[in-house]
Amino acid sequence: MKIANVIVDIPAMQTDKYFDYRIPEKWETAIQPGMRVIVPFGPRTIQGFVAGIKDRSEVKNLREIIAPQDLAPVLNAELLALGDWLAKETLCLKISAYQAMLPAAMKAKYEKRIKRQDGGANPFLDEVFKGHDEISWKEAQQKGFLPFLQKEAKNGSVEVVYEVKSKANKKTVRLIFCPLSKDELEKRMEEVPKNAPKQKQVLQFFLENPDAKMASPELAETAGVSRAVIKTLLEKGWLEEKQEESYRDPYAGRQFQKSVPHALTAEQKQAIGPVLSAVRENRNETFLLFGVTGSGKTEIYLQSIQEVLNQGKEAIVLVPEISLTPQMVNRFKSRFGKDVAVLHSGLSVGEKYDEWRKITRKEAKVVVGARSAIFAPLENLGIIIIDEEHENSYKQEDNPRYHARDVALFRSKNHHCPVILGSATPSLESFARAQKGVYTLLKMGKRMNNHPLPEVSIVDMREELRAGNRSMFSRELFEKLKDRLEKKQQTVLLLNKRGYSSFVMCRDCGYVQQCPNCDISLTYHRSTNEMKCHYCGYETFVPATCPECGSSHIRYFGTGTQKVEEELGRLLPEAHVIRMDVDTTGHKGAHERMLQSFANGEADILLGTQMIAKGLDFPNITLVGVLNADTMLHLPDFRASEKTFQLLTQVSGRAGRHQLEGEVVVQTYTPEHYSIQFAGEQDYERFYRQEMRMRKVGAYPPFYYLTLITVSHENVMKAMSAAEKIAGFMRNRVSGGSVILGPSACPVPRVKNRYRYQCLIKYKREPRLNETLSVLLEHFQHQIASEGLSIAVDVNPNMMM
DNA sequence: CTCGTTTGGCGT
DNA sequence: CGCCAAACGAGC
Repeated sequence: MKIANVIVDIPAMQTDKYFDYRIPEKWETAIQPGMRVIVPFGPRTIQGFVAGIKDRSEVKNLREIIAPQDLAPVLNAELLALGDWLAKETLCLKISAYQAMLPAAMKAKYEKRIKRQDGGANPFLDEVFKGHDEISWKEAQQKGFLPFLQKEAKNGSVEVVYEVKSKANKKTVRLIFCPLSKDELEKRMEEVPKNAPKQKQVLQFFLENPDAKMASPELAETAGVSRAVIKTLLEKGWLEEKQEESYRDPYAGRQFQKSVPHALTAEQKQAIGPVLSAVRENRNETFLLFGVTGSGKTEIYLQSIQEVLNQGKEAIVLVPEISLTPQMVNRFKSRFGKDVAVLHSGLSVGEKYDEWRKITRKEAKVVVGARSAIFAPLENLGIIIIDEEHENSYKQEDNPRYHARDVALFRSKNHHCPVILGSATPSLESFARAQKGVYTLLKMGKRMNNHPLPEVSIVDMREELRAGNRSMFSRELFEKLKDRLEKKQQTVLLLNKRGYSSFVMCRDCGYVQQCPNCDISLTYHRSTNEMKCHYCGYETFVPATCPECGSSHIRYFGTGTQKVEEELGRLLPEAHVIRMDVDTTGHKGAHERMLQSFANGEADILLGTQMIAKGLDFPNITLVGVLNADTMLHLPDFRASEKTFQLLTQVSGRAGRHQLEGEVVVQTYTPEHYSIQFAGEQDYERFYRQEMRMRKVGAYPPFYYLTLITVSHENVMKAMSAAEKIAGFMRNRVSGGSVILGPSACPVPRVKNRYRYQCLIKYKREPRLNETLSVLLEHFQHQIASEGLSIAVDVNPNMMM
């Protein structure tokens, strides 16, 4: 008898363990580890993952697996092990880890229905069921039948049935084909009535193309007949149709011009050499490709992948979500064509599922995608590439709180393959590792066009104010803007919105509208004319008068892109401006269309937030303006300087990438800050040394590791006392070299009406930390379950909010 | 004593 | 997570 170890689809600590189920004999060969199965669980029927199969079990009275949900495992052995590792490393539940590795379409949907079992004997049930023999639980509840039906369930005249559905639905198409042989077809040609020449036309088509198989509208068009003709032939049985699975191809109907490998510059050749040899020798080596903006990192990626494909292996390329632009995708699609699968958040659930299936069927060899693409089920990985390695978005901010870079390193060990981490502004952690020789540093300091990096001018906005310029454009930036307009060259304007947003303030009493559930100001949204909370989604109208003092001098403050656009319209009415932010890129494809029209030269100025800082590569951009460089410097985050430096360097890199040289103007209120100074000089290594000194003094990464524990509860006192107990618990269990800060209130002390306290652990070496944290969670399990306490553990947090 | 509502422990 | 049964308290 075979027994399956099953991880059930219930995200709770108590159920985060293997449950044993008997495998029915008929499924004995069919059910394999990594498959989803449907199992009975208490009174319910739920989904589970088979994690392993064994011959005996300690548990008596085992129940049986109801049915497998897959024909083949959806998680292979490597991914199952990866899931277990993830659960251990990030302290998440196994079920959450497994689900994170699969497309959302595979998550189960549950339905509960009530089934009539009395055979029509009970007249009272007629009213409920109205001729059907089942109704949904929801309907019964809405109509108030539940109390009555629950009574009936006791005597067995009705039964509750649970159903597990897979969200995934494969899209199918009906294809028409001709089942007849050539001879038969010719015979039928004679039988066609004289007044039906169109039918003859179709048969003629199949005579010429006996193996043709196509959708009916398509066939109608090629044969030059109407759909009705085909229908008649189907009825006669001369043609048949069959269902065939099809993929939703998000890039269908688009032409990708075939690109060929470019000749590499001397610098590129030097950088790619070690990568190619690691690929050929199946060496698990991590490269940090440190190349200035415009130095041609992408071509290195493409040619490394080509080598991997030549070896008969596969590749994963991770790209930050916001730079997963059509431009980027095009470069891969045009080099590798149909071998590329693309995974990003713009795809529908079904589209993602289809791309995933393409990978499992080995129809795609190169996977390009955002963070979660690191879980692509490739079985013969030859390289993993992480572009813009320093990007925040590689860390998932909710469970499982994994970093794609860590997953990449883990998988590369399984596959004995190299990893390339590419960036013009590497994270301090990675650069430090390269310095220590853990990673191999590959440096490209020159741009491909041999131009110097653009000249950066830093403008002190306090000076501007003193000189009487109260506009948001400094005199220098304004002059340059006018100059580019005359020369018909393009400008990118960045409005740094991080840590800064539009809010409503009363000019008489200073009242700022706050969210009633969270300790945070509401943000003004012009498009809907509403005030919105970014933490809980609370929405309200903009007050006409101040709720505090009744004054009508209440208006919104803060610089939004809309406001910049208005001012541009006033100062430079002849300029065509494209504005890109969350408000204007709402619908699918809007982002793409806007970039395309900018590329076509339909606008002079591209104005936007962070989303325009990366990946843009247009020849005609010769000016980049940063309107407010320092807003994020004041965020309560030890990485604030690093983030500022990275943003400024990245956006500067948008200028002068091709023939024309570029210029950058950075406006700031703190021009003396080192991250702005070094960004101005485009000197990463000096910034690195300075920032490393700061981190050392502050005992922050990469000198120390961090783990953040966040405690929340509806009640302030409960939250605080639990946080104190947790801090005490941890203090008793960490080694002498480690530091525990807090507990202290979180930077946003209340979210969704829950009070939040945090506790930060800093450590150099704490090999048993994860175990201790598991014990902690277990210890507080009771309070978590019954008192509504919540404890979130974030190992290597990115943000401290 | 009988309702309806809350709570705690369980699931192979 | 969602279930069931036990515990509880209000109303008669």
